[in-house]
Amino acid sequence: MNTRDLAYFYQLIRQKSFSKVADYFHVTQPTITMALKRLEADYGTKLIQRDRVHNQLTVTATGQQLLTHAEAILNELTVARQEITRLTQQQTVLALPPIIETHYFPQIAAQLQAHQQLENIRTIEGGSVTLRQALRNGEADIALLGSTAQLSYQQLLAQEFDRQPFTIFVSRQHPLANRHHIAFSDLRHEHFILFTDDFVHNAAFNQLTRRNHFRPDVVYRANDTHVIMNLVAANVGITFLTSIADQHRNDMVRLTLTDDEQPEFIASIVYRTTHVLTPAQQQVLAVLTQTLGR
Amino acid sequence: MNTRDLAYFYQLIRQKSFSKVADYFHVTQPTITMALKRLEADYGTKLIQRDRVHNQLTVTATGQQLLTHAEAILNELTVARQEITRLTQQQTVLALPPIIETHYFPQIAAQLQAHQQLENIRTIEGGSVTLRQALRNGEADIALLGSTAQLSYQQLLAQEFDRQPFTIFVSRQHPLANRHHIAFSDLRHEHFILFTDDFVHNAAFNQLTRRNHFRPDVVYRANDTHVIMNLVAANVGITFLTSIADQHRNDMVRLTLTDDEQPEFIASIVYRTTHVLTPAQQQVLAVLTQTLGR
DNA sequence: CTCTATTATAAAATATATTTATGTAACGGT
DNA sequence: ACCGTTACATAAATATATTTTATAATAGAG
Repeated sequence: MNTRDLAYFYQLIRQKSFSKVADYFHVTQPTITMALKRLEADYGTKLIQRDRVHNQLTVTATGQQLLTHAEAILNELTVARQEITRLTQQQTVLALPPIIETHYFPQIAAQLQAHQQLENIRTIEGGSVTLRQALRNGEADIALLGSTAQLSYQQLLAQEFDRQPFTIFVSRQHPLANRHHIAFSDLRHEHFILFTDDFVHNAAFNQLTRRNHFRPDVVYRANDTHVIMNLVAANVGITFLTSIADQHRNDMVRLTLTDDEQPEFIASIVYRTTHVLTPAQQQVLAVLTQTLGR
Repeated sequence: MNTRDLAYFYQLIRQKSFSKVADYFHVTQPTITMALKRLEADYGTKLIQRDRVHNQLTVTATGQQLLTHAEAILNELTVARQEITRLTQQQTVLALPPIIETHYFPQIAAQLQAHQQLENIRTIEGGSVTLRQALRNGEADIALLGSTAQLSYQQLLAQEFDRQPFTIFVSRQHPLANRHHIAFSDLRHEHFILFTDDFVHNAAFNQLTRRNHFRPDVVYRANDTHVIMNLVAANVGITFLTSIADQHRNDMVRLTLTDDEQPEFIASIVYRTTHVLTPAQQQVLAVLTQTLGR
């Protein structure tokens, strides 16, 4: 069976129009009709109900079933292609959230350079959710991800290398600036500057607000640590970050949380179970585990 | 891309011979050569190293990488075909280990009959490992599986419905027959009749022998509860089963284990996350959860 | 009732895969 | 060293599959 037919089928269900799918793939319309006919004949079942009365395409039960497998297959194909391209180009794509990049990457980079591996590394940045997706669909080979619970996903292998508490940063002008410790519940009436939704910080933060029964006043969300830090320094609000985000600035103060059961920032090395690591990638992984490892 | 090429490629790596693979698929040998050439051209890399000096085929790094995806894709295809066939035939294949079948199936069957669903059910039997595999490769739609830990597998959704302790069965003639309770360590010198390796009982049993530091004397292994029970009744040895295996025979006695941390037999309803359930299968699942559910 | 948008069908054209026939390389036996 | 055998590669011919072109069918909008 030709996987092109599955691609046509997948798009047909997404776009619900034979002619649009034909345009999408730069083929003529009967091609799509024929592809669907082939699939239907092959599986001996109607996959799509052509309802010309209401000008709508509905997916039958068997069509629905085939769709889930078509998606899986098409994903495998794109991942395979990307992996092989990178293998032949001797490239490793490392996915890092900005906080991890700022804190851990300098050490990693030094070690990688010592092993002549730095030139084969390309990094991509983003929140944990985006990066996990990038890892899964083959855009990245190895990821360093933050999480609040031990990572365990289908198809992904995670290896924890660090754990950090979350802390509060306030401006030196802030009333709390002379405290060293604080309970999260005492922050009930503060303004918060936080990361955008994609980051694990929010999972941890939401956990704490839920546990302390308050709705936080989030005044701004950014996806860059420096932006957040600058806003905090300007006393626009306070923020909630890991202690590794500490930039040792003298216009800011870090407060330790005194809460009993605190969420932790767990940093892990993650890669696909199906991914066959090249010697170079194995070396990168070894450098990562040695540099970061416990 | 044609998935046939992936099938050729997969078999080529398994059989390490172009001509054997050609025979296997009832095609001529150049077909396999060409298929591999297509894949290599498509991915722009050598996938298999033809070493005619040592008459061996070795898989390159990129070949290895493609292989993992080829396997996944071929599996998706067979699962899709089986699922769709069963969907069109309105059939549901239920996988059950014999212990679960004997104990729970009568109730389930009665309920299924009441919902006119029994005629659409086909059951397959086997040990938990075999059945989990059958579920994963699409031979079964829904499984009732025993396990010692909460089931959690890639692609499979498990829903626990019962927990039972493991117990010891001895013949009425056996010296221990008048006891009601016993510590596992006191069984150090007994002869055991057990299930074959495929069953969860062995995982639990091994856990207990390891914890009590002894190598059990296993005199016979069978994969049928009745065979085991008859051997126990004949005092050939004692056995280790769940209490639900109790056949209320008067030539046998059940002993409860007094150990502190005992493994438990956890019975779960399991199905593929990718599987789209038909109304009929949903009904079967509903009957199962209602009949068995907690 | 006609025009337009959308899908289906049939035949022709094109692309792709397989077979047949043959070549090449390496090995083992004599 | 020569010959037969095994195993894979190559090229041309053939078979099969897919796509296009041209056109029909169907239904909705105006």
